Amino acid sequence: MTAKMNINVLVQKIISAIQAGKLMDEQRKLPSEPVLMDYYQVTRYTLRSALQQLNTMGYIYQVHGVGTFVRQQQTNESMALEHNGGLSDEADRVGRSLTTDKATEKIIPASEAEFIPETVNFDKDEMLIDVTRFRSLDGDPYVMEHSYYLQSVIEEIPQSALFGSLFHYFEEQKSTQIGFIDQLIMSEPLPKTASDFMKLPIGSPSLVVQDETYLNTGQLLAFSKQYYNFKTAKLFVVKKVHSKSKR
Amino acid sequence: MTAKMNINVLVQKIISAIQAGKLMDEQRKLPSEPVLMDYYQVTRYTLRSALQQLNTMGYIYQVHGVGTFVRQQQTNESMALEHNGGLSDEADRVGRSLTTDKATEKIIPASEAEFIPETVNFDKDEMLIDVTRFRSLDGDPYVMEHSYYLQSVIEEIPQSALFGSLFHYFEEQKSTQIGFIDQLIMSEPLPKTASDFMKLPIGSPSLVVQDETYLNTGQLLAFSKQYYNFKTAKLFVVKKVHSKSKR
DNA sequence: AAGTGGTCTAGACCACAAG
DNA sequence: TTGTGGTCTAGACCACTTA
Repeated sequence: MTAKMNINVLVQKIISAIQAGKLMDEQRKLPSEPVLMDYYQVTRYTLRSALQQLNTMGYIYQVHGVGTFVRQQQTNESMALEHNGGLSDEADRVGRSLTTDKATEKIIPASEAEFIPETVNFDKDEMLIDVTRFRSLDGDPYVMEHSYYLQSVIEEIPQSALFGSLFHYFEEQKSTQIGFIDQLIMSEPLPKTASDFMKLPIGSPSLVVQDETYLNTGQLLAFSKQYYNFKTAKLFVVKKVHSKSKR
Repeated sequence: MTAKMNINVLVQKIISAIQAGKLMDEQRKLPSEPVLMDYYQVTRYTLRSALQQLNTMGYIYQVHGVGTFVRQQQTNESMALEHNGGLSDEADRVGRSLTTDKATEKIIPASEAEFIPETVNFDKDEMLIDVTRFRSLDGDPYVMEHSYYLQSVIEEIPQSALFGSLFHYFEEQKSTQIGFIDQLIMSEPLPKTASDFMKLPIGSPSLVVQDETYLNTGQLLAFSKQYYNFKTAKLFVVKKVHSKSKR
């Protein structure tokens, strides 16, 4: 039996092959597309879909008329913003460990939330699950995460999920598949609760990611604000530039 | 004569149609793919490539088995990190104006640079064009940008480009087509030169984007550090989640 | 001229949601 | 069952780089 081939599997295969050093030559160049198609027994569409994902992830880049190249691995000091999974998955990917030191959970009406999304209007009586988590990376205070989950969408959050990966908890349930997350990145002075946790002076800088998580149905699931330790937190993004054809 | 159709043109056509309100219904739903294929006279590949770009830009989302929907426009308080162009283009897109108030340019050896990329090694004698720009958004101090350009790649930078769009200056020259940009996002206390410009106390928080710009050949063109005004700067990213097929 | 990646066509089957 | 988007195949031609 041959394993079922699809894009996600192919992406993983190529990553493994690259990491094992089996695929690229001394100039970090991969075999040409026809060769890879033959090797993995897929069509060009499937291959290029996989390469596109690897491109987005910052693993490779392609040069028209020349070839496909493996990028130098970016530093593991930073966490990729566009990883595919939760923050703890991304920590794993770069060989680090994210743990939840403390978590609190309570239920409040939307009118009592400290912040709400600017773009989404919902009933002020909507009940929210108010979750705050204090999380460490390799044992060092890393981020305070303050989230509100719509109780109408996710009835309850078990304690076990609070201390593990909330992302996985949602993904495991068929009714709460995450589709996309809007992220607003800014800098603010660190609030007191977070500065206590991080043992930083009040008013220290803080990297803040405010996000809104939507299901694959477009339904808002949650919104949150994450305060990162400015001394250690770095987020990584690769931006691709598509040159215009109309010049 | 019919206009030549391609993905970039199609993307623009769809955006225009959406903004004119001609394409979506009351539920913000677009016509199905077969209908759009017929309407724009393209195949599914071309159509879906365009929809994929719109998805990445945060304009639309697709729901399996249901349809394609237009997203509520995100606030124009923020600048999209993954825009396609320079910062001034992105300002234009959200209806704001980015101007350069002051710019300095000098040539130094790499050994005298205040910072260099962690992942790239180059000769310490490499000559760099050291550019600092103070830029305002709608008249308010917005960002201090400190960049180093490799003189071996871009011989010189005209004063006119310094006060306009450096991005366009590079894109206009065939030998310096930008391919991708690595961006590291963090928070740091504002340095003095920037705090003077922004009229903020020294030590205020600051949103910092450290980036490395590469040509489409993979050659490093420049690296820079941008200090944003924490009171006004917000960066926007949409993260797509691809659910795994291996569950 | 040869080889590379970029775009595009035409068609098929699968997975999911809703009636 | 129908209609939607998601994946995949097979093949073609174009644009770019290098020799």
